[in-house]
Amino acid sequence: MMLNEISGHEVSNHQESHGHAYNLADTNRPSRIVPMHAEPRPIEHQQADAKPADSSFKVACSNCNLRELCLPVGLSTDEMQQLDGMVATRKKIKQGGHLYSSGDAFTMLYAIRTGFFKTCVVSEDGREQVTGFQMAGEIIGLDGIVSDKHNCNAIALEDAEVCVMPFSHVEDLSRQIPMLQRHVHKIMSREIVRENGVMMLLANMRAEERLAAFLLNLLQRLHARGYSKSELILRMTREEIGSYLGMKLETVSRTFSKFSEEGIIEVKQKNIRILDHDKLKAIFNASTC
Amino acid sequence: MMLNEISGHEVSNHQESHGHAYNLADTNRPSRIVPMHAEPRPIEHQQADAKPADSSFKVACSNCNLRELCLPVGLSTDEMQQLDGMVATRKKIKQGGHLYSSGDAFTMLYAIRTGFFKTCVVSEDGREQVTGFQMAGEIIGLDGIVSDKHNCNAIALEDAEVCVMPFSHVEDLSRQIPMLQRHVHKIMSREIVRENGVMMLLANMRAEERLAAFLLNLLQRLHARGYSKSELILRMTREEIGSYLGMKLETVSRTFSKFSEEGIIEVKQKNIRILDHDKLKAIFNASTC
DNA sequence: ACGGCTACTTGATGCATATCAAATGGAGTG
DNA sequence: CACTCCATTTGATATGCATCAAGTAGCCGT
Repeated sequence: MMLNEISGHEVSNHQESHGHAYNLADTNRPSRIVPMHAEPRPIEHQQADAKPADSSFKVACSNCNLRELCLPVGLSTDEMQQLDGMVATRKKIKQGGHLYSSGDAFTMLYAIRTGFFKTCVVSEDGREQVTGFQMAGEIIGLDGIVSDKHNCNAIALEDAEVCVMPFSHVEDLSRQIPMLQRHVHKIMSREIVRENGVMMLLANMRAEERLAAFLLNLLQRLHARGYSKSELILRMTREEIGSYLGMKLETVSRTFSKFSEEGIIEVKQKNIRILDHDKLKAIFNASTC
Repeated sequence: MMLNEISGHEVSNHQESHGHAYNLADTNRPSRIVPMHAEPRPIEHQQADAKPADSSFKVACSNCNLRELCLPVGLSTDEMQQLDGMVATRKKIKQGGHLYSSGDAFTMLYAIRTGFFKTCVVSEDGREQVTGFQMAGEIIGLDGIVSDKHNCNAIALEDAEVCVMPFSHVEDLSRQIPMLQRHVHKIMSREIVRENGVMMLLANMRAEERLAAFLLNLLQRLHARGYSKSELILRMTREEIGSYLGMKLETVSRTFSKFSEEGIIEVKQKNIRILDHDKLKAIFNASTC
């Protein structure tokens, strides 16, 4: 079975997700892997250098090193030029800051340049349900389109920077550039499919399977961004993981400990090292065999 | 809190969903209630007469009595005319038949004219996760856009008829008619928001709350289509309900029995009569207070 | 370096729901 | 009409995770 390409495929070999079920893919998986970092880099630098290494800090998609993660490929230079009008500005968000909140008027989509976000819906009594974690190259804000108001909170889990894209620009350009139109549709469809996978996870899997699925998904997405397949830093708390996976923080902690005892992973606070990738996959696959 | 408009609002009074959390709304809630049946009709006729009562069986959106459920409002007659080109044909599906299956090439979206569908993802071993139930006026097939292959099965739970819309037509017309473009975006965003609500339900609610939420959601959607607020026919089995809600069929059955004993509903097989709508809401709201 | 805070870990216990099992009852069919 | 099949109901038992409760450890700012 599939956790997007997690089980057995390299994400870089596939244009789009395929197969069925359990698609926990990132909100906006790249159409093609970004080659910016050929070699996995030390985990400590996980989000260190998303700024263009070359020179210009111009707000322009055409020379953004994340463009292959968040934009359609195969545009003409002319179209690329047009696209630069899509991003109105950039915005920095401090750790813990809200990019937007539930109820806010919706006018913008955001492309994450650096940093890590969570999105969550909150009930009146303040309990929150984390609906996703988003990283560089992914687009957030889609929840607001339906009602012109945001339906959830988007909160930075570390200092972050986003490209601010007025949705009206996106729509205007989409009408002019069919490839962009298709891309926008795919991003939204991908999010629908991802949530289908989360539903499967929440409805059918046990705690160990959920956590394995979660780790494998993060690893895959980080790997697509040039990071190691064998280590990662969790940007979120145990409680946030638990919220996303439908379990209590104590259960998350216990499950980490269990994996650790079994020699599958090594847990040092938020630093996770994968010692036995195959075993992790096996636990995940257990849910379907 | 909100189950879309379920708790305290009439769907007909609101253009789009608002508030936050727990949005179990239908995939494509109408922008405006369809006035085709001013009075609630006997439950027995729930899907009897969706065909145009007047005369023409022409495949045309412009004279479809569901157009206010599935199309944007406020189009000029000229634009309406254009829209008629969106639907290539109609297709009848027998109960139990697949409209599409996981892995099928994606080329079409479908607007449900009559009947009732479920969508589900299936793992290799054949276990299925129901990801949604869809009724007249709702659009299905969006899952296929991201990968040009369908990611789930769409199965008719009763004899059904759909409008077949080549996605390329939809995209072409969207570029010409901004209001249609916006509508398509809203439909996809609505599905994202709905799934957020299901995630909340699966991760945080107990069995009674889930079933109450499910019933209230169905009632609301049926009411928006002219049916009674106090009775409904379940088109799906206990097992399918359980799959959607992340519980076993026995638990679904027991919970129905419990509601019945408490005088909240009356259960006669698949026929459900709501005796105490408020108490049902209270159970649902319990999850957030 | 200190105190205080939050995140995390670990243990003991309880409960909601799953699981296993059996019986009932419509619906459809020959 | 009898028979079969499948959906559903109901009961008894098992179990995975939540809950309650300490205790530990890293982190932050003074």
